[in-house]
Amino acid sequence: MSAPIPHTLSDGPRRRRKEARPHELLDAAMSLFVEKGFAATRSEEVAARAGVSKGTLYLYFPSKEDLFKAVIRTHLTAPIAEGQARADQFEGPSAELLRSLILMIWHHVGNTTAGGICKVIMAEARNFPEIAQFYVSEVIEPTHRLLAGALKRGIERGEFRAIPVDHAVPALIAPALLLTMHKHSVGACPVCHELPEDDDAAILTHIDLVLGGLQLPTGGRLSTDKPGHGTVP
Amino acid sequence: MSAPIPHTLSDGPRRRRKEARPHELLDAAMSLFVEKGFAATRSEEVAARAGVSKGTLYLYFPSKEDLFKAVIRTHLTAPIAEGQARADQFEGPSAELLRSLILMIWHHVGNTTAGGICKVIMAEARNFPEIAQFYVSEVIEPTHRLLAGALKRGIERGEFRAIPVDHAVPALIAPALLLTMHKHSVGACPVCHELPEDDDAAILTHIDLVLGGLQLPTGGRLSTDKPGHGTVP
Amino acid sequence: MSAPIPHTLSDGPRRRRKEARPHELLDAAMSLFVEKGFAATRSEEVAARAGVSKGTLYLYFPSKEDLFKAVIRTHLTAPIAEGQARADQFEGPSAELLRSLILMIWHHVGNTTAGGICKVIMAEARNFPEIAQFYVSEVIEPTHRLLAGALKRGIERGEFRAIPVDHAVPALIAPALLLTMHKHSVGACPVCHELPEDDDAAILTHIDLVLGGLQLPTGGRLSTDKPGHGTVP
Amino acid sequence: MSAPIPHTLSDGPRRRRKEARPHELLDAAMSLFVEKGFAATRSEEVAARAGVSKGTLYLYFPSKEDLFKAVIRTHLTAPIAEGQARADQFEGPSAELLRSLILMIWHHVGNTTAGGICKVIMAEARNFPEIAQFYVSEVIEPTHRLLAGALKRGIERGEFRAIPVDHAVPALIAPALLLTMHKHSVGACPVCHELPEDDDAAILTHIDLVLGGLQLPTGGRLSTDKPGHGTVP
DNA sequence: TATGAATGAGGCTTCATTCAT
DNA sequence: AATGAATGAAGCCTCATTCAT
Repeated sequence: MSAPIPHTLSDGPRRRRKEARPHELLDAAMSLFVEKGFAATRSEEVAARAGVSKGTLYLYFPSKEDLFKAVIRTHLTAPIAEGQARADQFEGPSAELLRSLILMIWHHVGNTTAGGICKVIMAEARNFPEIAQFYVSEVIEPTHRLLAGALKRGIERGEFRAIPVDHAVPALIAPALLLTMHKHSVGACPVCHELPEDDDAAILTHIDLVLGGLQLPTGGRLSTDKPGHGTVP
Repeated sequence: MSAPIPHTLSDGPRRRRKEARPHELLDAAMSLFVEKGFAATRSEEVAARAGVSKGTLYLYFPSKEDLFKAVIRTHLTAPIAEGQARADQFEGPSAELLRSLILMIWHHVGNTTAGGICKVIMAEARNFPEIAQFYVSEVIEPTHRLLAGALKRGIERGEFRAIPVDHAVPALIAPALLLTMHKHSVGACPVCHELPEDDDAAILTHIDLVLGGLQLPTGGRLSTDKPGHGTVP
Repeated sequence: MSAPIPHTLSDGPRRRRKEARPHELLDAAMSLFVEKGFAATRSEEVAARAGVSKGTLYLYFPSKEDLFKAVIRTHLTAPIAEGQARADQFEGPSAELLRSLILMIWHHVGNTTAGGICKVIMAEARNFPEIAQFYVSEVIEPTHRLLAGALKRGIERGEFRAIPVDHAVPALIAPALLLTMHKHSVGACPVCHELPEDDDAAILTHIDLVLGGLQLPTGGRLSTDKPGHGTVP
Repeated sequence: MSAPIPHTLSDGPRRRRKEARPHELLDAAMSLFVEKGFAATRSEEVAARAGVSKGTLYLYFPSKEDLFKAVIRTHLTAPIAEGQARADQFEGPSAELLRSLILMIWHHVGNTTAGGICKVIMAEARNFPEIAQFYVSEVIEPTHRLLAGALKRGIERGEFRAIPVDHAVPALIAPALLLTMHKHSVGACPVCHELPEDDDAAILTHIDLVLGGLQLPTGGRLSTDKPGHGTVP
């Protein structure tokens, strides 16, 4: 392993190290922000957890706020953009599209450390308007567009009832959001001994519920026949 | 009259002021904590909003943490205790009891500034273990006892299905909790232009939903006022 | 003595109370200053220990410094003045006079709570020049005059050797001073388990020592470098 | 050699500075504590006298109390330990050992700024129990062991009378202690114009006095027949 | 590029003193 | 004369950020 520094003038591992720096810092920052909140996380801690010194952190990010923005971009904006790309070229039924989008959000964000960022935003949005602004335009609005697009698609294609799209979108993600935040606050607090829940099952149930609610009223069904778990992919 | 009233009872405005102070401070503290979070609220701000000086705050509360605990006790513990009292002497059907309890919590806490305290706790529990501990024993546990009691009552009287009580309680308050927190974070953020929702309607819907889920499976109904969901298996 | 306050409009106990106030405050102040030092003693504590309110303290003493000065005057200046008076009309041998003066100082000051004031002065003289100034002129100088006078008397009457008076005086009180301060600092510290000493015996020993050193060199020697203190009486 | 010396050894002036800092701070702290007392010294003053900013102080010492402990360790514990080492390998007569120990304490502590620490401790022991505890175990007890050891040695070798060691030790240092404290309080107070004493001579006299008191009562006298010292309890 | 020593504004808390009652 | 609520200046300590090496 770790071949001795390659010859010529490539500095192999060192270079790999160098290129990995920002990522290591972003990971350290994210986990700390989620654990302790944005304001309560000391920048030195971030550096320490990334294995570098305080000064190095400022070599890559001009300020703590910028670091946070970078965390948001890396861990939230990217997955959403990918979801958008996938949606743009999706060809199956809209219900299938929506289900896969929500599941993707849940698995790539909600059920991840990155999901804790939502908690942080919720807690400190009012104290850091610039970050909030950034979050709204980088996360909330794209997500809204993504889901609203899928909804519209279904309505236009006659697959969904003609519900008011903007009202429906929040309902689509609310359950995952609540679950996510809960996992990173009271759920992570050692003194709170609450019963562990089966998060994935709960999410699937919710998905089936809302998807059912979107069905055309033909046949008088609203939800799935069994409640869900059964036929969930 | 004759005997000069000892300078104890009614010193005029001065005394009236003195008695009002703690309340004014608690109100100022609550609104600021909800707006900015606990750590981010400076004690001097609390004093200023209450119309007194920094030092006066410490005349009534020995520390910022104690101030927060007092806020919790005043605005959360009290309503819950009252709910418990009401529950203890309630005589009607358990579904009615549960509905009234949840509505009381919603109207006296969730839909109030006090509800924002939940957000604060969620955001900072991990940074202030003592407060978290206090919150758990003063708010979470009593609330759990209150709702679990109503559930058990229903089950023992044959009104509800024999569900696992401890698992069901969280589901009973989750919707109100989410809505509450949302109102005090992103929902209160000026830069976030989300569509306003009809909170009360949403809560009522949720209540009916969970109450329906508690019904005995006789007849296959799920007790919705409207019909509709009726045929959900 | 002290004819009972004339009748007529005297209101008995209440008046006695009023007149006792300053004394109660001075006692409370002295004990607290000795226990905790001047700067570290809160004026409210003094009032509380005297059984009155903070405001009342300022009715009698315009500031904490003035309170301290009053303590000094009451508990140190007075005994010294009385000693001076006694010295002025003393008629026996000077050694007897000196012994009685030192013993008086020891019993009325050194071995008393008031003795702790020396510790306080020593500790805080540099921080409160005005108090130090006051102490020097009210305590140190009168004491010096008192003892120097007795020394001079002995020398003039041919009872003592013609030693440099100003140098000898400090030696006369040093032992008592050290013992006094010790009792109120490390000796009063719960964590310091030193063996209890017999203070009075030590003082008597010291007195005899120095008095011996003052004797005329008839026969015996006088505390020269080498030999001895031999014939100290 | 080849490998570029890691930036650890000698970073030029910067590093030299870094290594000197703690010492500069300890010196500044000691002189200020002695001048004004522990509580009355502001940490910012210490930093300023050391030529650094407030924050820098806390880079080296976690709190003012810890700073004080470090001062004690540096300036008092060390000399005493050295004295102990010297005593352990001393081979001459015990009187000589004792004299040299006391002189060492006097010259390295008593007659030094460090001696003022005793005054500070005496003044504030009751307000800072943790520091007092530390001082007792780091200074008082080692000193006691040091001198008691020398005394025992003399007794066991038949050089000294069999006096109660633990009682005699305080007497050995008392004179130096008093002188030391005096120099740093009233003696340092500009308003107190007391005659300057020849401290060194006084100490030598005291040493001879107590050493004399320890001699076996054979033939010549050093101490008094009557009062005290002879039969020091 | 990387380091970590240095800074200084800022937040919590204390307490001597004032003053309306 | 007595009270005690109110004030605000200070002091300890933290931490984001800078910069010489």
